[in-house]
Amino acid sequence: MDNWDEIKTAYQVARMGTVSGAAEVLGVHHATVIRHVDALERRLAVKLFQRHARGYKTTEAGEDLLRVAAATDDQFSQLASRIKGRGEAVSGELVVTSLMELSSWMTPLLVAFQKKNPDVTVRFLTGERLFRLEYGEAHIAIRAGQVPEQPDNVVQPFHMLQMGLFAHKSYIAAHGMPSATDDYGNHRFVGHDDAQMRAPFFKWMRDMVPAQAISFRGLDAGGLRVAVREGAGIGFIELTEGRADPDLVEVHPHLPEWDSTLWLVTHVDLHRTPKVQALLSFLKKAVKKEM
Amino acid sequence: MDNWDEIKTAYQVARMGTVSGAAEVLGVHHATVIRHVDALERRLAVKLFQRHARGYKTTEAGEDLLRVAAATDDQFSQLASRIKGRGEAVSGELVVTSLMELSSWMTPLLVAFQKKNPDVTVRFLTGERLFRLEYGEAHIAIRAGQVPEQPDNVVQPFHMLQMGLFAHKSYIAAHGMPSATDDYGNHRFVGHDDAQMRAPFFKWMRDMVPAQAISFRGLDAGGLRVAVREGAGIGFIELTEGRADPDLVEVHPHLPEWDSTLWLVTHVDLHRTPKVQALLSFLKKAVKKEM
DNA sequence: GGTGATGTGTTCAATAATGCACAGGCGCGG
DNA sequence: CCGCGCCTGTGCATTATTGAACACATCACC
Repeated sequence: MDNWDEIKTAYQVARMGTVSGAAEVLGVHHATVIRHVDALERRLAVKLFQRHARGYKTTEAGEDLLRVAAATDDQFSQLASRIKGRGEAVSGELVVTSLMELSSWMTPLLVAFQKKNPDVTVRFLTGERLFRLEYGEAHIAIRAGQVPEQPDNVVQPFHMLQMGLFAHKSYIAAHGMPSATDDYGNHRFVGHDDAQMRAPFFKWMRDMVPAQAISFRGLDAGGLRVAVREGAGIGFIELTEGRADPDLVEVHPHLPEWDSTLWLVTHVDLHRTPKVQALLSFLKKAVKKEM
Repeated sequence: MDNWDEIKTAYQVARMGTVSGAAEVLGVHHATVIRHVDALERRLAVKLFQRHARGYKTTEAGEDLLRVAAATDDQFSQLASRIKGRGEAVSGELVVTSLMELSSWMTPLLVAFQKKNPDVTVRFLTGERLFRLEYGEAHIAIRAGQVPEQPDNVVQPFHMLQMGLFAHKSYIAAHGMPSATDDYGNHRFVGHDDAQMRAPFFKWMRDMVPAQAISFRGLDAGGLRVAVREGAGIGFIELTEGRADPDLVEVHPHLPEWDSTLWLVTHVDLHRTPKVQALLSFLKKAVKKEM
């Protein structure tokens, strides 16, 4: 039973009772309708209609087809309205991925979005491997660093993530402020365990601080931040966050080279959907307000 | 949601996961598949798939379409096998129509056919008006007299309905045998009340028998036969039936002009269906055996 | 890192589907 | 009884759909 369009045509003939009426409903020439019905009957080897000059009348087989096709027509129009409806509504799953390091920073934003759009289920995927947009693993990815230039991806600048070098005042009370960069060897630092980390501020730290001075290391950005707050040593914390916290002391003036740009990346196919657009605009607005 | 074929195409893409796979299943070129999907997505204004060099992956809308279309595919293939199956099976309704006058003669045949094919429901329509084949009111019509020459109708000779002029022996005992045709005025006849009746033997009776001699008249052929049997008068009864009955006396030698031919008439569109063919061959065989 | 297999996507020629015009049948109303 | 409207049905020109060929991307495997 290939050629569903012929079934659709035959359905309208059965419904209307005339070829001309069906042709008008379908928006085609009545000759086309006749040919469709003829072809369908020839393939099924069964007469669906009894022809006479005043119209077509269904046989039993035609009645059967009428019932099935009517149900199908209904199903399809429901499907169409569901799909189009979904196009406009912000609901269903919304999958966001980012490097694990950004997790603590992204999560509050996503929670706020979810609260504002209760119909969406936000899935925030972070992990060792990069979740890839081109496989449909996520709707939106937050990437850091250089402009990702994959084809099929829509990239927008999201936020300038500015970091500052902070220490808890309890640490300063115990070890004092580093006098200068070359004094760093005498201090304790909180840093990332993975030397491959390409984040510019970690790179800076690896360059400026002797390895043995980085006495607390971890793989989770959130964990490192907590470590700094607990007085484990000097480490990077987001600039605005650190300056807002009276218990944190800015150890070194902010350097532009610490900054890394965050990019919002979406797949072309999903970029225009309202759901994705909703999150994108929400995130951009939230970030603008924050600054 | 017009263009059901595009849905069918998209369904196969969703099922297979690749355009090429879907194209192979559908037996078309993969370019066609791409065009169908593109057209469908453009009309729905929704991406059904995420494109990738290694294949297509369904979005949520695509998943929805997959579910609905899978159900449809199932429905359609069931419909096809039902229709094809019905084409071969002798079942369902079988509508036969004839003049009311033939009712008593046809009924035993139809009952026998129904017993032989328990799956069919025989509807035997007789009435004042002619039930017409071209409107699908009946599958088979039994017509008497001259060859019906309507277009779109398949006509086959069915049976030579031979009538004889009989009287019950109780009538003969009371009134004696008519000596000759001109003695008919002194006898009592059983005839049809409707002077328009075109059956040749009724015509002959109207010509040969004075009107006042036809003292028992009715509209129902079966009733008239019973009247003859009850000794109401001389009347026409089917030749073989009358001769087989020892209580009936043949009053006049059989005349060929009394005979009327019965025709089996079917509509072209239904003539080749096994169900119709089954009844046709059954009727013809039954009539041949009877003679 | 290179190579073959697999799959997407686009162009242009071939083909099949469509629309148009016209013929013919049927029924209705004057 | 005849004309008129509505419907089916068919040959022909046109249009749109399809298929073949090619370019390119990706992945698995060596």
